Amino acid sequence: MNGGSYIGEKNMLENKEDSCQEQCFHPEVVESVRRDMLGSVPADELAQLFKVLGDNTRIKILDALYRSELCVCDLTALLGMNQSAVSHQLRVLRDARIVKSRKHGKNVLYSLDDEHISGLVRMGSEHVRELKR
Amino acid sequence: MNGGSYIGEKNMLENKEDSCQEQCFHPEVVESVRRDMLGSVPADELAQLFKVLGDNTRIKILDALYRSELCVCDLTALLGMNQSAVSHQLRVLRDARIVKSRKHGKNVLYSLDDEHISGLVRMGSEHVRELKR
DNA sequence: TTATCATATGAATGGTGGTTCATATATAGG
DNA sequence: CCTATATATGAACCACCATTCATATGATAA
Repeated sequence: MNGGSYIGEKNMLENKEDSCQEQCFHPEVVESVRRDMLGSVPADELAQLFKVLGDNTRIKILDALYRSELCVCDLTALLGMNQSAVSHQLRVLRDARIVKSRKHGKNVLYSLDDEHISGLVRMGSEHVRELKR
Repeated sequence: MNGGSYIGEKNMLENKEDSCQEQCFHPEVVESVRRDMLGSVPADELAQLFKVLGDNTRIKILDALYRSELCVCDLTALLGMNQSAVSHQLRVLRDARIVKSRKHGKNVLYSLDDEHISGLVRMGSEHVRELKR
């Protein structure tokens, strides 16, 4: 019942020599925590989500799309950067299913795909704002 | 009233030739969005927060600390990785004021510093979980 | 079709960051 | 004091990634 934990593929027992496992401060808590962590979402995927949000350009794009649906051209002008760079980042956001797109003539209009994302951005903003006080 | 926007230091006007600003799909919306974005938190700091959360090891650490206060030794055993790596990541989390530490004999006990963070992790987990359905 | 505009994409590059190794600091016990 | 243990830190290495440049695809208009 201790196999298949999502917290790393390596066998924990290998580290008995290198770590301070024998004299560990409270190993019973470690076991308890280890059991609880099994029910959660795989850390890899969660980290991947935050990784996508952890970029200047992408945050600006999301901040803009939170206000309005916009085409690539608009975003390029808004961010004052290369059109190619914007397209590349939009691809990252689209692959992560954070934004969606639809064609409109020659343009492609982007918008937020999920309302969870704006919630995350809002909650993150609150955190940053409170840290500065 | 258009200077000092946090969305990039470069002057937007430089890109008039390279971008499609003249034939832009809806430039009036761009201006509107640009005004709204000024009131928000600087994108840099928000992206920085998500960047800190966007790492496998750090997410696992936060997932563990959400359950219990733990020393470095416990975390090292729990994650099955190098003690140095864990300490380095704890430093990143501490610098971002996401975790806090207190000494207890030879050990240093870590815990979550802010309840906002667990909210972010929980909301992110929900998002990931819903994407898989 | 041809020309032009909007967007996407592949390759190359420069910078950033996570891990490891070695070592330093700090604390408790003898 | 000295030893052992727990944690922190600096340097080096490697991998990943954001941007740029060049170019390709797609769509509209003449």
